[in-house]
Amino acid sequence: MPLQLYNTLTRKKELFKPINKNHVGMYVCGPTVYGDPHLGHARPAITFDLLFRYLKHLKYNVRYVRNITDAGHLENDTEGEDKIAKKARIEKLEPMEIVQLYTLRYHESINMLNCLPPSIEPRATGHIIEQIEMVKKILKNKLAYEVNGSVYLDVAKYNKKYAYGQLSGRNLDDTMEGTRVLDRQVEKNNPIDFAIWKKANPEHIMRWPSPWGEGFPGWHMECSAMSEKYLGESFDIHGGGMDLVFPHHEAEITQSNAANNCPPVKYWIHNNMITINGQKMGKSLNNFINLKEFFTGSHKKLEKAYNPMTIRFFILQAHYRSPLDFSNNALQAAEKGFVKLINAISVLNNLPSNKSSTYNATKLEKKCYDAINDDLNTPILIAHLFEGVRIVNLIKDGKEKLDSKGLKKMKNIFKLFANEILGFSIKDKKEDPVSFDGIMQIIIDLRKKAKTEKDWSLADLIRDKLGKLNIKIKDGPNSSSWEIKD
RNA sequence: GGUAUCGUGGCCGAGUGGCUAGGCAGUGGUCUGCAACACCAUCUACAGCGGUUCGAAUCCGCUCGAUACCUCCA
Repeated sequence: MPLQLYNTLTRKKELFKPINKNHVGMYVCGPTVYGDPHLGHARPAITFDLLFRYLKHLKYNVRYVRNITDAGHLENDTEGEDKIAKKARIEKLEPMEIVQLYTLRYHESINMLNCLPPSIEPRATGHIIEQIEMVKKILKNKLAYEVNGSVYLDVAKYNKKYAYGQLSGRNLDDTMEGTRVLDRQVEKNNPIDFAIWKKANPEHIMRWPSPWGEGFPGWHMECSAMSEKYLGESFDIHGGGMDLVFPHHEAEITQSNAANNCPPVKYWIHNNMITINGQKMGKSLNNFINLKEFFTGSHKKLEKAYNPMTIRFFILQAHYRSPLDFSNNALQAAEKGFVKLINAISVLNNLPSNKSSTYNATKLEKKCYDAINDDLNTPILIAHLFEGVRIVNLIKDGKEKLDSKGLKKMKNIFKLFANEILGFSIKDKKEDPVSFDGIMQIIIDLRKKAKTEKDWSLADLIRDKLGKLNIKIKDGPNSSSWEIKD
C-alpha cells in the first residue's frame, strides 16, 4: 500500500502523488519568535520531521521549508501592538535581539528532539520585497484596494471568482456574521476583508518603505510570498497546527489565488493540539510548559525531568490528527515504554543467529510499512515495533529463533523505523572511545567469580556501588549485562 | 450563534460492520541466591437512546458531554 495522507482540503485520505515526479515541496508554518518554545511547538516540528524523514526514505528529493516569523503580527487585525516589538519594549532590547534570542532557543530545543533541520528556514523580514511584489500583483488583479496607506484584500469580490472558505469549510455569510466589527475598521469596505499591507503608525518600530508609504506586511503575506519563492506557485504539502486553518491558511489560499490565479497547495496537512487538562496549551491561556522545562523538570506541574526522546516518543505514540493530553502519568508511561524499546534494540544487536527461524520478520516489516503509509499511523507502527521487542526478548530467552537472514531483517526494521523514520536517537554504548564496555566486562566477570564462590556480600557490594553511579546490573541465568540508567 | 472535530477499559492511546491494538499500571505464574530484567497467563471497553443489518463499539438519527476555530497562537 503506497503512502496516503489526510488532506484537510478534501477531508479525506488521499494517495500521495507529488506534482513533479521525484520532487516534493513541503512548507510548514514555523514559530513566531517572541517567546520560549513550548510543548505545543514540538508537535508540528516532530510531525513534519517524521513526514520529511519518510519522504526522504521513499527516495523523494524533498525541499522542506519552515519559516521563522520575525516580523511580529499585530495582536489584532488592525489594533494592538506588534508582539515582537512589545516583547522588545518589555525586555528593553532591540526587536532583532528578541528574534535572535528566541530563534536560537527554538533551534536548541527542536534539535534536542532530534528533528532534522529544514532545507530552508526563511525569515519574514528577509522577504519584504517579495511580499510587496505579491501585494502589487493582487492589486493589479483588482482583488485588493488601498486605503490610507494600507492594502486590503477584497474578499467578497474574490468570492465571486473563487470559492472563499474551502479549507475551513465556512461560507462567506457565516463568516461575516461571526466577524467582530471593530471601531477602527472603518477603513475596510467589508469587515471580512483582511490586510495584506498595513500602514505603520509613528510608534511602530518594525517598518519598511513601500509604494503605499511606510508600513509592514499583513499577517498571512509572509507564508504566501516565501512558499512561492522557494517552492513555486503551486506545491505539494503545506503543514501546520490545526489552529492555523482559519484564518491563516485560508488567507494563504486566497492570496495565492488572487495573485497567481492558482491554488497554492495540493495537500494541506494539520496536526492536532496538545492539551493540558483537556484545554489547549498555549501562550494566550498561559498554561504552557517550555520544552526546556521538560528537559530539566523545572516546572511546578512536572514531577520530574523528561528526556527529549521521551517527549518525542510521547508525541508519536498518538496519531498526529488526534488531540493529545499532557499528564505526568502519561509521560512516565511513555518513558518506561521507550526504555523497553531501546533496551530491546541493544539486546537485538548482541543476539547470535540461529540455524533456523521460527518467526517471519518480513511480515513484520510489511506491517510497519502499512502503518506508516496509512496517514503516518505512528501509534500502530510503534505497536508493531513492540511485537518485535517481544520477539527479540523471546529469542534472548531461547523461546524463538531467527537465522542470520531473519536477524539481519529484524535489525533493519528497528534501524529503519525506530531510528531513521520515527527519529529516535539511540545511544550506542560502543561509541565510547575508552572502551567503557571492556572495563564493565571486567567488573562483571569479577562479580561472576564472587557469585560462583557464593561471596554474596561482595557481589551485592559491586551491584550497589554501580547502582550509585547509575549503572544497573541485570542478571541472567548464565551471564549478566548492564545498562546506564537515565 | 456558525464551522469543524471528538466521546474507547485504572491511565495514555489505536482501530474497526463479524477476527488480540500497543504502552503503563494491577493480578497469578516461570526464571533468579535475593532483586531487577525478561517471558507466559489474566482482569476491566467502546457516552446514552433509537434505527439500518444475519450481526454495530464501528453506518444513520437524536440526546448529553468535551474541545478547537470564528481575535495573534503550533
